[in-house]
Amino acid sequence: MVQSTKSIQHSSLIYLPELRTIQQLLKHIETFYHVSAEAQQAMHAFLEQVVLSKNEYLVKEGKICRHIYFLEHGALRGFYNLDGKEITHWFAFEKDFVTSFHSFITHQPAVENIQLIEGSVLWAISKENLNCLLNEYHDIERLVRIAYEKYYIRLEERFVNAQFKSALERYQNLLSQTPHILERVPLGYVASYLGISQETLSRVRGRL
Amino acid sequence: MVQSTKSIQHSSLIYLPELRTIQQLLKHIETFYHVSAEAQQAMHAFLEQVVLSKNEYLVKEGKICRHIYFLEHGALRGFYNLDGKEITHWFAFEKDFVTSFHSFITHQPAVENIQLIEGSVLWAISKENLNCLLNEYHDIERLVRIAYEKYYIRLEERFVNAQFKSALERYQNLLSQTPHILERVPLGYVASYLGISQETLSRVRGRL
DNA sequence: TTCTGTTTTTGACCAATGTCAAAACGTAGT
DNA sequence: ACTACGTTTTGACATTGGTCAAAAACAGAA
Repeated sequence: MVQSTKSIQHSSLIYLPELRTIQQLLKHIETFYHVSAEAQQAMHAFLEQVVLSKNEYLVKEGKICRHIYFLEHGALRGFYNLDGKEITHWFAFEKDFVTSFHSFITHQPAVENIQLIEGSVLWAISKENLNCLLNEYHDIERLVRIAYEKYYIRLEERFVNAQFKSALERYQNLLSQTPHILERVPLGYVASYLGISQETLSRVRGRL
Repeated sequence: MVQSTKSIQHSSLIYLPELRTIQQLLKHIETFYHVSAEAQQAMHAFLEQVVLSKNEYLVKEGKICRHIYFLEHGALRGFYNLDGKEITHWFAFEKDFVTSFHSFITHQPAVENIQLIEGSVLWAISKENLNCLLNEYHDIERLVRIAYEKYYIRLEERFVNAQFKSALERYQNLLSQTPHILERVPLGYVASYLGISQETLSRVRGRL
């Protein structure tokens, strides 16, 4: 098994071999593409459980992100620093795949941080091991391709929202599309996520 | 090279078998992944040339977009209508892959239009035929997967720009990253693309 | 050239949102 | 219940960018 403590550089990673069960992950991917039992086995062999607690970091800016993660339960945020302010640009919850994408793909240092909003359980696979799977199993390559399609469409929607909608519209969108965010994330982070100031968010909420 | 007869109607696709040469496409994809000669042959067999002239539409909102296109030369824009205004949200130029992505993937009617900014030559492949290729050739599946990664990263950058940068910063970004847009696209479209009004764009340009 | 239609710029004004500072609120710990 | 801390709201003001209308610049056709 790979020693991922090195790449993540946190003393607080906890491995719980006795709890290893990737059923939720397998069940989730089954909802968008069926991979062979053999490929599932292979995935299983490469996945490592990662447990972190609130406020810890999964990825730190400046470091190369060498893993992709499946979030079994918990909540994360991705943020980067822009003239002294933290800009939160995404959240992740149960059943999301998570990584610092640009860094993971290009091997460049990450420009963003990924931090735990709640204590979380994740499954990690390294880039090298993922590449093994992609080489060996056409159906895993397809699974990834289809996953990318979903994530691309999600990002496209957020882009249009960001560029062309008012603060009020963005908030209403959030309310109707992803209300769970409001229940689990401090408003300061939500404001940043919506691309507005916390004060404006507060006022928008006030007049509904 | 290409005629522009009066017989071209706004929705007409013109096929010119005698001009079929997908060398540029093959050369382009070679820059990010090598596919076998056999797979190249298969792609070749499925591609159809499409020639359209300025202001014609490649995709119209409300219709399902069933093809993905490679733009050999020319320029396109994607736009949708929002309370009476046309919002241009992307441009495509030589060597870009183009489709109404959400529609193509989900088989829903397109919400956007794709219109020609210049007379263009494209290569089209239908969703069914692409699926044949994806089933038959693991290396084409990989090619697509890698292409998605590039496009995802590109969109991520645009998203961050859109959500968190000022009009001036966005324009300066455009100048340094994609100056060719300014040389080939009317400023009205560019303003929309940057998410600002044409007047603001004009003023921003004025004070540089 | 002149005419005509389109694109771009300019000006006056206004609405939306940001900034800074202070107050109010909530919650955990004692 | 009280304190201390972090989060959220409120108020006053500044700034950005949008809107509308008109003027100027530009391009193509006659």
